Amino acid sequence: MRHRSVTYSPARHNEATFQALADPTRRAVLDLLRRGAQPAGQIASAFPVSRPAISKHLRLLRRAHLVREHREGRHRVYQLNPEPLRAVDSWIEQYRQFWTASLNNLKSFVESEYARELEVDSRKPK
Amino acid sequence: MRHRSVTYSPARHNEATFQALADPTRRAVLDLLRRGAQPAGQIASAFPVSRPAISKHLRLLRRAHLVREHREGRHRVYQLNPEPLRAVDSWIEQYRQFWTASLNNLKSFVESEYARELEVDSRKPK
DNA sequence: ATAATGCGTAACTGTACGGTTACGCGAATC
DNA sequence: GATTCGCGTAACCGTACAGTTACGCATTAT
Repeated sequence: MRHRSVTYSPARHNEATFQALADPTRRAVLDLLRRGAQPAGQIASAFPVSRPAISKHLRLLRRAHLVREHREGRHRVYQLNPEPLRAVDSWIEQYRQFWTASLNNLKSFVESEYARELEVDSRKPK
Repeated sequence: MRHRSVTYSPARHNEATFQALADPTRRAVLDLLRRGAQPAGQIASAFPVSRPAISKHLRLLRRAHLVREHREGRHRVYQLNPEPLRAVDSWIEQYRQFWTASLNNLKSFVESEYARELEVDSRKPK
Protein backbone atom coordinates (compact mmCIF):
# COMPACT_ATOMS: atom_id res chain seq x y z
CA MET A 1 0.00 0.00 0.00
CA ARG A 2 2.95 2.20 0.52
CA HIS A 3 4.11 2.17 -3.06
CA ARG A 4 2.44 3.91 -5.89
CA SER A 5 3.09 3.42 -9.53
CA VAL A 6 5.69 5.84 -10.70
CA THR A 7 3.59 7.17 -13.51
CA TYR A 8 3.86 10.79 -12.54
CA SER A 9 7.56 11.08 -11.81
CA PRO A 10 7.44 11.64 -8.08
CA ALA A 11 11.17 12.16 -7.86
CA ARG A 12 11.74 9.30 -5.45
CA HIS A 13 15.22 10.57 -5.02
CA ASN A 14 14.32 13.65 -3.02
CA GLU A 15 11.64 11.84 -1.13
CA ALA A 16 13.58 11.27 2.08
CA THR A 17 15.09 14.71 1.91
CA PHE A 18 11.84 16.64 1.63
CA GLN A 19 10.38 14.41 4.26
CA ALA A 20 13.26 15.10 6.64
CA LEU A 21 12.95 18.82 6.16
CA ALA A 22 9.27 18.78 7.04
CA ASP A 23 9.95 18.94 10.75
CA PRO A 24 11.05 22.27 12.25
CA THR A 25 13.24 20.61 14.85
CA ARG A 26 15.16 18.73 12.20
CA ARG A 27 15.68 21.91 10.22
CA ALA A 28 16.92 23.56 13.39
CA VAL A 29 19.35 20.68 13.92
CA LEU A 30 20.73 21.25 10.47
CA ASP A 31 20.99 24.95 11.17
CA LEU A 32 22.88 24.12 14.32
CA LEU A 33 25.28 21.81 12.51
CA ARG A 34 26.16 24.54 10.06
CA ARG A 35 28.30 25.93 12.84
CA GLY A 36 30.24 22.71 13.06
CA ALA A 37 30.02 19.05 13.95
CA GLN A 38 28.72 18.16 17.40
CA PRO A 39 28.07 15.09 19.51
CA ALA A 40 24.47 13.99 19.88
CA GLY A 41 24.13 15.03 23.49
CA GLN A 42 25.24 18.53 22.80
CA ILE A 43 22.77 18.82 19.97
CA ALA A 44 20.02 17.57 22.23
CA SER A 45 20.88 20.10 24.90
CA ALA A 46 20.05 22.86 22.46
CA PHE A 47 16.42 21.79 22.22
CA PRO A 48 13.54 21.69 24.63
CA VAL A 49 12.74 18.07 23.85
CA SER A 50 14.23 14.94 25.35
CA ARG A 51 17.45 13.40 24.18
CA PRO A 52 15.80 10.28 22.73
CA ALA A 53 13.57 12.53 20.67
CA ILE A 54 16.62 14.18 19.14
CA SER A 55 18.15 10.77 18.66
CA LYS A 56 15.20 9.81 16.51
CA HIS A 57 15.40 13.01 14.54
CA LEU A 58 19.03 12.26 13.91
CA ARG A 59 18.07 8.84 12.67
CA LEU A 60 15.77 10.38 10.07
CA LEU A 61 18.41 12.89 9.10
CA ARG A 62 20.84 10.03 8.69
CA ARG A 63 18.37 8.16 6.55
CA ALA A 64 18.10 11.20 4.33
CA HIS A 65 21.91 11.44 4.26
CA LEU A 66 21.68 14.99 5.54
CA VAL A 67 24.06 14.18 8.37
CA ARG A 68 26.96 11.84 8.85
CA GLU A 69 27.82 10.16 12.10
CA HIS A 70 31.15 8.91 13.37
CA ARG A 71 32.27 7.78 16.81
CA GLU A 72 34.85 9.48 18.93
CA GLY A 73 35.27 7.48 22.08
CA ARG A 74 31.87 7.38 23.66
CA HIS A 75 30.69 10.35 21.66
CA ARG A 76 28.77 10.16 18.44
CA VAL A 77 29.66 13.18 16.43
CA TYR A 78 27.22 14.41 13.84
CA GLN A 79 28.24 16.40 10.86
CA LEU A 80 26.21 18.26 8.31
CA ASN A 81 26.05 16.83 4.82
CA PRO A 82 24.29 19.43 2.70
CA GLU A 83 24.64 17.45 -0.50
CA PRO A 84 21.02 16.22 -0.69
CA LEU A 85 19.84 19.80 -0.44
CA ARG A 86 21.05 20.36 -3.95
CA ALA A 87 18.14 18.32 -5.25
CA VAL A 88 15.74 20.47 -3.28
CA ASP A 89 17.41 23.54 -4.57
CA SER A 90 17.08 22.49 -8.17
CA TRP A 91 13.43 21.67 -7.63
CA ILE A 92 12.86 25.14 -6.25
CA GLU A 93 14.88 26.56 -9.08
CA GLN A 94 12.02 25.80 -11.45
CA TYR A 95 9.80 28.14 -9.46
CA ARG A 96 12.23 30.96 -9.07
CA GLN A 97 11.21 32.55 -12.33
CA PHE A 98 7.62 32.62 -11.13
CA TRP A 99 8.00 34.62 -8.02
CA THR A 100 10.36 37.12 -9.54
CA ALA A 101 7.98 37.61 -12.43
CA SER A 102 4.94 38.00 -10.26
CA LEU A 103 6.71 40.23 -7.80
CA ASN A 104 7.70 42.49 -10.59
CA ASN A 105 4.93 44.92 -10.79
CA LEU A 106 7.80 47.30 -10.48
CA LYS A 107 9.21 48.12 -13.83
CA SER A 108 12.58 46.65 -12.92
CA PHE A 109 13.18 43.58 -14.97
CA VAL A 110 15.80 42.12 -12.74
CA GLU A 111 18.50 39.95 -14.14
CA SER A 112 19.35 36.90 -12.03
CA GLU A 113 22.49 38.52 -10.59
CA TYR A 114 20.72 41.68 -9.64
CA ALA A 115 17.83 39.79 -8.10
CA ARG A 116 20.20 37.87 -5.91
CA GLU A 117 21.70 41.08 -4.61
CA LEU A 118 18.29 42.32 -3.73
CA GLU A 119 17.11 39.36 -1.77
CA VAL A 120 20.32 39.19 0.22
CA ASP A 121 19.77 42.77 1.25
CA SER A 122 16.14 42.53 2.10
CA ARG A 123 16.59 39.61 4.47
CA LYS A 124 13.91 39.72 7.06
CA PRO A 125 15.34 39.79 10.60
CA LYS A 126 12.60 37.49 11.76
CA MET B 1 30.77 24.62 21.89
CA ARG B 2 28.68 26.46 24.42
CA HIS B 3 25.88 28.65 23.20
CA ARG B 4 23.27 26.74 25.05
CA SER B 5 20.77 29.53 24.39
CA VAL B 6 20.01 28.56 20.86
CA THR B 7 16.48 29.85 21.38
CA TYR B 8 15.14 27.07 19.18
CA SER B 9 13.67 29.31 16.56
CA PRO B 10 11.72 26.84 14.47
CA ALA B 11 10.71 29.36 11.85
CA ARG B 12 7.03 28.76 12.37
CA HIS B 13 6.50 30.80 9.27
CA ASN B 14 7.69 28.19 6.81
CA GLU B 15 6.19 25.41 8.83
CA ALA B 16 3.15 24.79 6.65
CA THR B 17 5.18 25.22 3.50
CA PHE B 18 7.84 22.64 4.30
CA GLN B 19 5.15 20.35 5.55
CA ALA B 20 3.18 20.67 2.35
CA LEU B 21 6.23 19.92 0.25
CA ALA B 22 6.93 16.73 2.14
CA ASP B 23 4.54 14.69 0.02
CA PRO B 24 5.57 13.75 -3.53
CA THR B 25 2.02 13.93 -4.83
CA ARG B 26 1.66 17.50 -3.61
CA ARG B 27 4.92 18.47 -5.22
CA ALA B 28 3.68 16.90 -8.43
CA VAL B 29 0.48 18.92 -8.17
CA LEU B 30 2.53 22.07 -7.93
CA ASP B 31 4.60 20.96 -10.88
CA LEU B 32 1.40 20.41 -12.79
CA LEU B 33 0.05 23.83 -11.92
CA ARG B 34 3.16 25.47 -13.25
CA ARG B 35 1.66 24.85 -16.65
CA GLY B 36 -1.41 26.81 -15.75
CA ALA B 37 -4.48 26.89 -13.52
CA GLN B 38 -6.76 23.87 -13.58
CA PRO B 39 -9.99 22.70 -11.99
CA ALA B 40 -9.70 20.13 -9.23
CA GLY B 41 -11.10 17.27 -11.26
CA GLN B 42 -8.61 17.74 -14.01
CA ILE B 43 -5.78 17.78 -11.51
CA ALA B 44 -7.08 14.59 -9.96
CA SER B 45 -7.26 12.86 -13.32
CA ALA B 46 -3.51 13.28 -13.66
CA PHE B 47 -2.84 11.06 -10.66
CA PRO B 48 -3.36 7.42 -9.85
CA VAL B 49 -5.14 8.18 -6.59
CA SER B 50 -8.79 8.95 -5.98
CA ARG B 51 -10.32 12.39 -6.38
CA PRO B 52 -10.99 12.86 -2.67
CA ALA B 53 -7.35 12.12 -1.98
CA ILE B 54 -6.34 14.95 -4.30
CA SER B 55 -8.96 17.13 -2.71
CA LYS B 56 -7.27 16.65 0.62
CA HIS B 57 -3.88 17.39 -0.84
CA LEU B 58 -5.30 20.58 -2.27
CA ARG B 59 -6.58 21.49 1.14
CA LEU B 60 -3.09 21.24 2.58
CA LEU B 61 -1.66 23.21 -0.30
CA ARG B 62 -4.30 25.86 0.33
CA ARG B 63 -3.41 25.93 3.97
CA ALA B 64 0.19 26.56 3.00
CA HIS B 65 -0.94 29.26 0.56
CA LEU B 66 0.84 27.44 -2.20
CA VAL B 67 -2.31 27.43 -4.31
CA ARG B 68 -5.28 29.72 -4.67
CA GLU B 69 -8.78 28.55 -5.41
CA HIS B 70 -11.62 30.37 -7.08
CA ARG B 71 -14.94 29.16 -8.43
CA GLU B 72 -16.00 29.23 -12.01
CA GLY B 73 -19.48 27.91 -12.20
CA ARG B 74 -19.32 24.43 -10.81
CA HIS B 75 -15.59 24.23 -11.23
CA ARG B 76 -13.05 25.01 -8.62
CA VAL B 77 -10.01 26.32 -10.36
CA TYR B 78 -6.66 26.01 -8.65
CA GLN B 79 -3.79 28.29 -9.36
CA LEU B 80 -0.17 28.10 -8.33
CA ASN B 81 1.06 30.64 -5.81
CA PRO B 82 4.82 30.23 -5.59
CA GLU B 83 5.28 33.04 -3.10
CA PRO B 84 5.76 30.85 -0.01
CA LEU B 85 8.55 29.03 -1.80
CA ARG B 86 10.69 32.08 -1.42
CA ALA B 87 11.01 31.35 2.27
CA VAL B 88 12.17 27.85 1.46
CA ASP B 89 14.59 29.22 -1.06
CA SER B 90 16.16 31.62 1.37
CA TRP B 91 16.50 28.85 3.91
CA ILE B 92 18.32 26.74 1.37
CA GLU B 93 20.37 29.74 0.40
CA GLN B 94 22.23 29.45 3.67
CA TYR B 95 23.45 26.02 2.65
CA ARG B 96 24.39 26.81 -0.89
CA GLN B 97 27.92 27.73 0.05
CA PHE B 98 28.35 24.43 1.85
CA TRP B 99 27.55 21.83 -0.71
CA THR B 100 30.28 22.77 -3.09
CA ALA B 101 32.91 24.01 -0.67
CA SER B 102 32.67 21.27 1.92
CA LEU B 103 33.38 18.37 -0.35
CA ASN B 104 36.82 18.15 1.15
CA ASN B 105 35.38 17.70 4.56
CA LEU B 106 37.19 20.64 5.98
CA LYS B 107 34.64 22.22 8.21
CA SER B 108 35.06 25.43 6.39
CA PHE B 109 34.31 28.37 8.52
CA VAL B 110 34.55 30.47 5.46
CA GLU B 111 33.04 33.84 4.93
CA SER B 112 30.24 33.76 2.43
CA GLU B 113 32.05 35.80 -0.19
CA TYR B 114 35.25 33.89 0.19
CA ALA B 115 33.43 30.57 -0.01
CA ARG B 116 31.84 31.51 -3.25
CA GLU B 117 35.22 32.34 -4.72
CA LEU B 118 36.67 29.08 -3.51
CA GLU B 119 34.03 26.81 -4.82
CA VAL B 120 34.72 27.87 -8.35
CA ASP B 121 38.31 26.81 -7.99
CA SER B 122 38.33 23.74 -5.77
CA ARG B 123 36.59 21.18 -7.92
CA LYS B 124 37.22 17.96 -6.09
CA PRO B 125 35.03 15.21 -7.50
CA LYS B 126 35.00 13.28 -4.26
C1' DA C 1 36.22 -4.00 39.31
C1' DT C 2 32.82 -0.42 39.87
C1' DA C 3 30.64 3.68 38.85
C1' DA C 4 29.45 7.27 35.84
C1' DT C 5 28.78 9.04 30.88
C1' DG C 6 26.99 9.20 26.27
C1' DC C 7 23.65 7.65 23.36
C1' DG C 8 20.81 4.47 20.87
C1' DT C 9 16.57 1.50 21.22
C1' DA C 10 12.34 -0.59 22.97
C1' DA C 11 7.73 0.11 24.37
C1' DC C 12 3.90 2.97 24.57
C1' DT C 13 0.74 6.99 23.56
C1' DG C 14 -1.37 10.62 20.85
C1' DT C 15 -1.79 12.83 16.44
C1' DA C 16 -1.60 13.77 11.69
C1' DC C 17 -1.62 11.97 7.32
C1' DG C 18 -2.76 9.19 2.93
C1' DG C 19 -5.92 6.47 1.05
C1' DT C 20 -10.60 4.66 0.47
C1' DT C 21 -15.91 4.65 -0.03
C1' DA C 22 -20.32 6.98 0.91
C1' DC C 23 -22.62 11.08 0.91
C1' DG C 24 -24.24 15.92 0.18
C1' DC C 25 -24.66 20.27 -2.01
C1' DG C 26 -24.56 23.87 -5.53
C1' DA C 27 -24.29 24.62 -10.65
C1' DA C 28 -25.46 23.27 -15.24
C1' DT C 29 -28.26 20.66 -18.30
C1' DC C 30 -32.62 18.48 -19.99
C1' DG D 1 -38.41 19.95 -11.59
C1' DA D 2 -35.37 16.15 -12.23
C1' DT D 3 -30.87 14.69 -13.42
C1' DT D 4 -26.20 14.88 -14.05
C1' DC D 5 -21.76 16.92 -13.06
C1' DG D 6 -17.90 18.81 -10.10
C1' DC D 7 -15.99 18.66 -5.84
C1' DG D 8 -15.60 19.03 -0.96
C1' DT D 9 -16.42 16.45 3.49
C1' DA D 10 -17.46 12.76 6.75
C1' DA D 11 -16.29 8.37 8.49
C1' DC D 12 -13.09 4.88 8.72
C1' DC D 13 -8.55 2.25 8.47
C1' DG D 14 -3.51 1.67 8.50
C1' DT D 15 0.97 3.79 9.04
C1' DA D 16 4.44 6.95 10.18
C1' DC D 17 5.98 10.09 13.17
C1' DA D 18 6.98 13.09 17.71
C1' DG D 19 7.27 12.74 22.19
C1' DT D 20 7.90 10.27 26.60
C1' DT D 21 10.10 6.93 30.16
C1' DA D 22 12.76 2.72 30.97
C1' DC D 23 16.51 0.17 29.73
C1' DG D 24 20.95 -1.60 27.80
C1' DC D 25 25.48 -1.36 25.98
C1' DA D 26 29.93 0.70 25.22
C1' DT D 27 33.48 3.81 26.77
C1' DT D 28 35.76 6.52 30.29
C1' DA D 29 36.74 7.67 34.93
C1' DT D 30 37.68 6.21 39.99
